Amino acid sequence: MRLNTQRAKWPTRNKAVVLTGPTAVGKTSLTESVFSRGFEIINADSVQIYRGLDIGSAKPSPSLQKRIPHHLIDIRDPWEDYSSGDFVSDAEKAMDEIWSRGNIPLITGGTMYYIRHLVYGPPETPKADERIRREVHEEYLEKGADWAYSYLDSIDPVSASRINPNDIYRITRAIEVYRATSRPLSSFPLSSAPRKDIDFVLIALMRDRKELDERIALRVDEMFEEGLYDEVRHLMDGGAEASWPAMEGIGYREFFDATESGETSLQMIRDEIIRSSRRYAKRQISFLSTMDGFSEISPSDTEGVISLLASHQITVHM
RNA sequence: GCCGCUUUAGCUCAGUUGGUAGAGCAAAGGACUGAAAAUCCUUGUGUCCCUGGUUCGAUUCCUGGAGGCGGCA
Repeated sequence: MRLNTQRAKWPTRNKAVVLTGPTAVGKTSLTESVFSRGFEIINADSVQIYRGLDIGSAKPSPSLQKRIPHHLIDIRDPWEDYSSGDFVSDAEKAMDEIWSRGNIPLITGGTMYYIRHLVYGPPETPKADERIRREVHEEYLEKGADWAYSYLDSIDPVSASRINPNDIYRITRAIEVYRATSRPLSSFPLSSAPRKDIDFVLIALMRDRKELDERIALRVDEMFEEGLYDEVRHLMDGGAEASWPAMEGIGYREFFDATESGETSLQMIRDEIIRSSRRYAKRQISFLSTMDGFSEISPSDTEGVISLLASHQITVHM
């Protein structure tokens, strides 16, 4: 609160760098080669949030974490919930702290939904209420998807027209918002441009798809070499279940799927992880393309990154 | 060597009582209002193994051949 007031009094807006891009594009190695003193990293990756998921989530190495302070890594246990709203408030808090030290926040990660809400400003919709969510879900199980969709259509026709009748995930969320607030989800305004209170440098790292696919396969193999199997074993021995939020992560859920279907060949699991990662990368690229204000840069173009930073009066000490 | 089954989309397979074909998975593209590494949408021309025959017309029936699987030797 106090920091926000102080910030508003300063003549220039606080700066923050956002570095994103699809999985395996090379965000971490660019970070390592360009950023050092004066920056603190805020993680924007929905799996690196979790303790105990290190190899499969491609968490930054201990040495990098030692060299540059990191925030929002290892802040939840794998069975705990986390959401884009949590991320935005946590990230805002971390940014205030970083600015108060005279440093610049470097927000980096591939969870586009988190990044969108941070950069565009979060919607005012309420956090999921566990009780209402379960209630709506049970009602859906009992009465079916057709009921859920026509019920949504009766309370919030605008959302119903935007949501596909098969997208039960969004249908139940829209119903849940109505139950919690007595307002249709579509009545909550949605920002369509980056917020103005922060001077963001928006960097989107991009590569040729073929090259990216190759890097993904290589990285998955590296994960196995680094002990992904043991990491998952350890989580499972510790009681991890497929239903835990963290176990949705690519590189983890494939092991649960395999045990469930009786297919236990590591080769098959590896191939599946590669496929999931490639599909994920595609969705990330697609999401990224809907966000304005990002400069697309090749990960090898460190000069380009540096001059983009310079155009915002940010200098890096290499 | 003989007998049976089989050969259709990148993969697994449906199907056409003869009028040139369709699902799942994969792939490609897209959406995204506090679960987002989630959830959802759109997109299917392929010598229907080859050859000859019957037929107005064959991927579908018949002859011969080739590959695969199984059984008997």
